Amino acid sequence: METTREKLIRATFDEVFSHGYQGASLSDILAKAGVHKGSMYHFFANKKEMALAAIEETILKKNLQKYSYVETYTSGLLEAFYTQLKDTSVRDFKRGCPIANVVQEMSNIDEEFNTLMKSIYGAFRANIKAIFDKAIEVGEMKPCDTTKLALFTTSTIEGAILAAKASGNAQDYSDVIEELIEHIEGKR
Amino acid sequence: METTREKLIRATFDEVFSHGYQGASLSDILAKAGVHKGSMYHFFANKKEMALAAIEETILKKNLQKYSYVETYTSGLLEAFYTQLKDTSVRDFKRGCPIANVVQEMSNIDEEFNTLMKSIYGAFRANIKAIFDKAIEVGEMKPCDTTKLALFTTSTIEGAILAAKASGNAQDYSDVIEELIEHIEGKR
DNA sequence: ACACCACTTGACTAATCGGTCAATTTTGGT
DNA sequence: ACCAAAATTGACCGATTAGTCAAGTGGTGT
Repeated sequence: METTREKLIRATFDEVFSHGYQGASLSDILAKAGVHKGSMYHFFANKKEMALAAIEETILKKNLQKYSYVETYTSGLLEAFYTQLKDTSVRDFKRGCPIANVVQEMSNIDEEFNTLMKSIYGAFRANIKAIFDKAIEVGEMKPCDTTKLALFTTSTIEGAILAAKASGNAQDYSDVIEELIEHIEGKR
Repeated sequence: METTREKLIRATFDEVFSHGYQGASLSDILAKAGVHKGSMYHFFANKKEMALAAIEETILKKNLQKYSYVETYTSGLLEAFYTQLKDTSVRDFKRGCPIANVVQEMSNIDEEFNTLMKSIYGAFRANIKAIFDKAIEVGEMKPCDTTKLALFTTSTIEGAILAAKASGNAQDYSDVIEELIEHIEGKR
């Protein structure tokens, strides 16, 4: 059974993902979670702390399962990565990328959000870098500046999601990813 | 002299760029513009219409001067484009990209914003495509799918700005742009 | 001089915002 | 069974939000 705190985390993440942090209404979150206001303030100091917790915990949990395959794979690592990239079923092009959304909304507004998003986005880059490092290690790729390549890759992915959100056309995402993969393939 | 309407447009764009549309306070905008509330409602039906006007007019004006060089250039077009891309002095990495910010905040929330941003982002892509088309025309580049290349380029640029905003490090932008230019150079 | 109209002023409203808190119920340990 | 702590309830608060409007100002054309 889902605890009250879990209900709040889930509802908060969803509302923030949909309407942004500033646009997320506390009463809407509470209604969605089916939790009363006073009860919420028992678990969290305020709206901001609840949102920070929701973002951190949700994304942390998601990333844990998302990049776990890197450890076990010994061959075909890049192909597995490409397959993952091309999989549009995990994407929500209407709402975009939860990380990018919060970065753009809050990084320049609030120091705590800035710190959190810096850490999350940094972890994203580190995860991608780990894939390239491993690919080089197992001989799937020529040695190169994987930090830079990971930065380029994450940037292009985020840009691709944004493009699809702007146009309302998921194909735009796929087109960018296709070209990105070509670029990475050039490093083999 | 700046008209009242111009003052409002300028203040609104700046506030929306800084705090997002939802986070932009009408009273703050009015204070910054030095205009009274009733006066504002003489020119605009409501906050939303003012914001839409501010975004459209400001970005339209900016883009007009930004890509005017494409018409006149006959050689070294790609180099000129690269120089423009590398120029970080026109960027505001704290606040990010005004287009991307609004797309991410509003595209999935409001239909009018969605329509406007679709048009603005589309124009951005068209501008970049025009550069590649011209480059091919004057023989600086091999023929290729310029629609796709423009989509890739704009996506990567937006992603690069986001990366720099997330990390607080302008160098991240430059690194991505460097790799992007390498990629385009591969098409020569 | 008068009238007209664009524009400005600033007080006002209703609704919503995030947040507080005392009273109450539920739960777990002994 | 009893107690204390944890959790829940819901009314209430001040501040802020976007938006309204009647009254007034100032310039322009006749």
